[in-house]
Amino acid sequence: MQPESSDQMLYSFLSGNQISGGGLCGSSSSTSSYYPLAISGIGETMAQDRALAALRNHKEAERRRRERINSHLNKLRNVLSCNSKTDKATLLAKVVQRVKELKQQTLEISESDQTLLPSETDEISVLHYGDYSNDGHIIFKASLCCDDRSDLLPDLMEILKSLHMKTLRAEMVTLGGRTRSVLVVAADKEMHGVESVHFLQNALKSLLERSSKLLMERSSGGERSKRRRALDQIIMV
Amino acid sequence: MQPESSDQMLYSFLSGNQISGGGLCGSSSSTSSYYPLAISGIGETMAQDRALAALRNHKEAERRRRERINSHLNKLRNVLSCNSKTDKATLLAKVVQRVKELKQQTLEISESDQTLLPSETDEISVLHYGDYSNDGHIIFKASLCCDDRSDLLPDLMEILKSLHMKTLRAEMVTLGGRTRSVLVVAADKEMHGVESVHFLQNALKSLLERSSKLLMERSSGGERSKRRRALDQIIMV
DNA sequence: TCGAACACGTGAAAC
DNA sequence: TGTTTCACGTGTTCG
Repeated sequence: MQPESSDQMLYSFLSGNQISGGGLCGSSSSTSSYYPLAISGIGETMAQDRALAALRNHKEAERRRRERINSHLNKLRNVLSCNSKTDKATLLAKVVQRVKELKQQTLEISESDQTLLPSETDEISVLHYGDYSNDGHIIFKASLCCDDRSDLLPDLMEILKSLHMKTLRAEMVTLGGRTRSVLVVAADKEMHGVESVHFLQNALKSLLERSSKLLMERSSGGERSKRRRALDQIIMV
Repeated sequence: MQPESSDQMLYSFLSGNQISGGGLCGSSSSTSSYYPLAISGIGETMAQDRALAALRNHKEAERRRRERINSHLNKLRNVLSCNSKTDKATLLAKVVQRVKELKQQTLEISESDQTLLPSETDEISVLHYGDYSNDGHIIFKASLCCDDRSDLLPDLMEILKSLHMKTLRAEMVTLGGRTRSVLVVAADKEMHGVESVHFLQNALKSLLERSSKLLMERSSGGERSKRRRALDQIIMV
């Protein structure tokens, strides 16, 4: 039932007889723990019993510790959908990689969410995003943040058409009477170089100026359009 | 320089002398590996040397393995910004929890992204989202997916105004000539009950039908507006 | 036979 | 004090 008890008795005797250094199986390099060495006597059994019990407690505690660690390792194998026979080291390496990936991912997403929400100040940015050299296109990412108005998106489209740019992707978020649009546009290389970034920037600036003009007209006593009034309903959450 | 070599010689002798069971310090429960037991002779040193070399290789390999594992554990301590004295077990438990959290988080985000992207089929959904009982408002989340047209958002605002609903938050994504709008709107409780969900649904339906009508008019030879043509530039990435 | 990976029991140190 | 955690060297198994 307890195959290790006899071995431990045996080991205990060995340890008492000072065989194999400090009592450790192999290496040791220990200095202390020279046992009292009561070779035979009545007190010996008591001391041996105490030591034996301590040793067994220690052994079982260590076993429980190993079980705890391995249990968590198995959980990690599950969440990473790893084979149950993947190395501990390999598994941990994958875990490190996965955690880093997930952290980076959520960081990027939260950042992109932040940039997508409208801010309180007017903003224009046009970035050179990349080239599709094979089909002769330059990609820009344009971002525009300003007061909301109903004709903003159509005006934006007109601008892009006049510049012979194609809209690959468009997102618009409206919040609290403000709006932010992010557009990914492709410009024809035969028509534009990278410097056409400035064309787009100037066009967006004129768009902002037009918005300001409209707002001033409206605020100077002119009747506000139904659309504008509808947009006024947008309030902060 | 090699403090363990003497111990290993010692152990080797012990093992050769069959002390402590199968050669393991404690437990064993082994069956095989009863060594040839050439107590003394010329062949003994060769066998001992071989065994010694094997044992040393084994020991060093095991040390390298431990170093690999602990190295990865330390990396995990860094990415989790844990104290360097956190338990292996506790650390691994935290890692499991963190990975699960991050997976859930990215899942939720990607799901919300999915619902935000336009689909190929027209869709309307209005959900009762919650109540702000203290200020007498019911919150709805309305989602609309259809072909893109420039007057969609203003029309939407008109509908909400006619229903005396306030837009708390509006998002619109346009992609490939399709658009999806998600609106969070607040309805006055004194004016509407929860059943006003149907008002909103019907209004959105009429919006969709109006879009279809416009499209049919356009496709039946009528001149397409500049805006519509501008929107045609939106292509899939 | 050899190497890689694991569980085990131990000594030592921290608290 | 005893309890807990770690590193170590070992025996064992698998490819």
